[in-house]
Amino acid sequence: MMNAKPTHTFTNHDVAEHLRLIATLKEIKGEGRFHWLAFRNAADVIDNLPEDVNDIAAAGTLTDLPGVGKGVAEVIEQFLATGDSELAGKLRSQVPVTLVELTEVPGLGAKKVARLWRELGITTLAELKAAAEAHRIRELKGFGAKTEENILKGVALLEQRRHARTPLGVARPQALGLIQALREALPADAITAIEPAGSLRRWKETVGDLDILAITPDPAQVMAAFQQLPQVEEVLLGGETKTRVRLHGGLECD
DNA sequence: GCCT
DNA sequence: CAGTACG
DNA sequence: AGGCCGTTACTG
Repeated sequence: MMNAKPTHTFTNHDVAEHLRLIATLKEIKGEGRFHWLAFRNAADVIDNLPEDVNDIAAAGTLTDLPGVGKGVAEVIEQFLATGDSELAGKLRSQVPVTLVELTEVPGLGAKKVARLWRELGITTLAELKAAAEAHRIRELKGFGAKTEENILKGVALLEQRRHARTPLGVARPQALGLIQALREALPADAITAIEPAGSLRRWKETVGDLDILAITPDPAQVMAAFQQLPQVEEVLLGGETKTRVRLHGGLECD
């Protein structure tokens, strides 16, 4: 029996996030509501699904799900197989992905983000902040001093969320979970030793990020496995001997 | 886009 | 009042 | 083919 378990294992949440990415990109691009609404609806469905979407896909019964038709099903299948989709790729070539995080600023939706991009060339959080500070935002029709102020507040909020320290009580379990997940994802002899490091190891009351130290004969293998853990939201830096990622929830981990 |  | 964000 | 959440709240 061929028991090869897939090297990428994507969770329902991963799929949902990909669908949301597509929806947001489409929305920013300016496509009609229904075009992107469908993807956002499908994302919610997948996110709340009790069953594993991998199983459903394997059974070829994706389109039985409410809100999932031919188009969405195709995207899901591609994503589960490759971690990406043609549609998302095409969208990324037309709209800067960095615009998505601008959408997370309270008070900014796709419409406004699209205008900031097209009319002021703003694509990143840093550019947004700079433009607001320079009072360039209020020049746009429909934007005012108030909006500008709110944007500054919002950006500060996001930056703080990113730099916020995390209580040991939540950080440590996460780190232990990562370690266990890593062990389970690799053969027993792949990791000689692995343990929390940094402030985590020193039992500080709060930690700025997670540090995990591993001794291994094959660093590349461990780095690869680490990046593919379901807890990982985004790989910030993927080196041969060190990897930095951002976990779901914003916590970063080396 | 999905659904009726 | 119209447009936009949000629950 | 045709519809596709709807109210509340804020900004300009």
